[in-house]
Amino acid sequence: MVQEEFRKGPWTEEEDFKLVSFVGLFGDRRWDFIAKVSGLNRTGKSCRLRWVNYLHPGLKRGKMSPHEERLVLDLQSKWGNRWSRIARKLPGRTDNEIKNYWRTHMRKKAHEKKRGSIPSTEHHSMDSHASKKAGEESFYDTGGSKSSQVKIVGEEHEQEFSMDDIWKDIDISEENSLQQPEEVIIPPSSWEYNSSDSLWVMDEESMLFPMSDDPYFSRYAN
DNA sequence: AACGGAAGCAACCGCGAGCGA
DNA sequence: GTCGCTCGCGGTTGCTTCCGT
Repeated sequence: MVQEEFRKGPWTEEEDFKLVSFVGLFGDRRWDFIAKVSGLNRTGKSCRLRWVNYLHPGLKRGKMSPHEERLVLDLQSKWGNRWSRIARKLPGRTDNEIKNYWRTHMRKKAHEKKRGSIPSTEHHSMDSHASKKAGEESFYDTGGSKSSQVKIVGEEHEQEFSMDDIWKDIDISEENSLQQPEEVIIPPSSWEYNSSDSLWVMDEESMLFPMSDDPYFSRYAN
């Protein structure tokens, strides 16, 4: 079986354009099929990811509003790391984006905590330097843990803390400052979310011409 | 201006759920 | 009932950009 090599890494404009065209033709479901017929030398998985996280016309780009930030924190404390679920409450934001935001937020948090000097008594330090001392490697360093568990090496034994434990620890301080978050849902704009199907449902027109009103695609327009 | 570290972001990987044959 | 395939999700990685020194 001559397993063909799939392309990896950053997408080119040409690839984006192809993908958008074929999604316009066949819809955003059958990714393996789209990957094949489009001639993109990518996996269906890769195509889907690119579409969902970057090319989808309903995506908002740019910085999160304070309102969105609050919502993320609130929902994360309610649901944990159910990023796709959280993303559904933030139209135009992807799970990946939210996940990234959250990581960044936690990193900042850890930093502030460190500066605010919470000494050793508070469970285990989130401080990257401290955990570096302990485990050689900080799970905060560049994109997180190598595994989802953090080892804190004690004098005679190793203790393992799941990420959940750590998040919980942070959540407590988070919730204190958050007080009681009201149930806020941003109303969908020109497109609607349909929870039972794909992330977003576009009207037929934008399905056929996905790039028509998206600034990103305007450069393809001529 | 150069450098290093932190932050931001796009993309990949592995696993599990769902579904049809 | 099971097997294989596809898709979606969460975690992780690595590159780029930003910012302080």
